[in-house]
Amino acid sequence: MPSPRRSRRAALPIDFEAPSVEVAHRLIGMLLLVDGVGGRIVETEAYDSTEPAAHSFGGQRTRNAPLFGPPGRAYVYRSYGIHWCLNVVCREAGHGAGVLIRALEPTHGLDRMRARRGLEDPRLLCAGPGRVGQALGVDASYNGLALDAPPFALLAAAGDASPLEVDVGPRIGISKAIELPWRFGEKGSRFLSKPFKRTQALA
DNA sequence: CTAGTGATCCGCT
DNA sequence: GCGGATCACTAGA
Repeated sequence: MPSPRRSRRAALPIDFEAPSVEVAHRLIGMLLLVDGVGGRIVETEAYDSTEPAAHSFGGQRTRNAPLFGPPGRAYVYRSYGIHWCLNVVCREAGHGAGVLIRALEPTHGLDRMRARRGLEDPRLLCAGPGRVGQALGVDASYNGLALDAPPFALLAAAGDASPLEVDVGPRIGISKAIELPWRFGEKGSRFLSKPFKRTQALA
């Protein structure tokens, strides 16, 4: 069936009404850009309001309001008073689920990212959620913006010849629900925030 | 490679 | 007050 072009937006390459765990898995390998700067998503984590590590656990508040809004949009929060971290809102409005973008393989706008990060090493530009936020220039003003419209762009990986292998493991830096294996990463990537212990799953 | 520590905001207890 | 969905840096194995 032909897809009518009814707006300037590129269609989102994922169904963000799916559970955040599924979205987190499927985001691996996709291209994320902010004003043309970014790269390939190599690490994500899923969060859901049914589980106490999520910012949406305990209901809607001013700070987490975007998590309860329309799916496919950005939720940006301040971490440890220092960093800005980017999430993708998932699932039906009101549920409060999201996927934290933890690491990118830098492919677009390396110069801008190096300037913002004050680093040369491409492996350290986007290896961690705070680093991603800084490299892409994301802050609170990006809260609630759609990911399929400028300044954001989210595109399916080009040339999917080889099947993508995805590692799974426990989430990083949390103290609750640490047993849930809701962290996903591209197997063998050199751009992860931390290595995975055991391998599993595929795409 | 892993482990420990300080920096620094904001919302909640 | 307290404590994070973190990072950069240091020391030591």
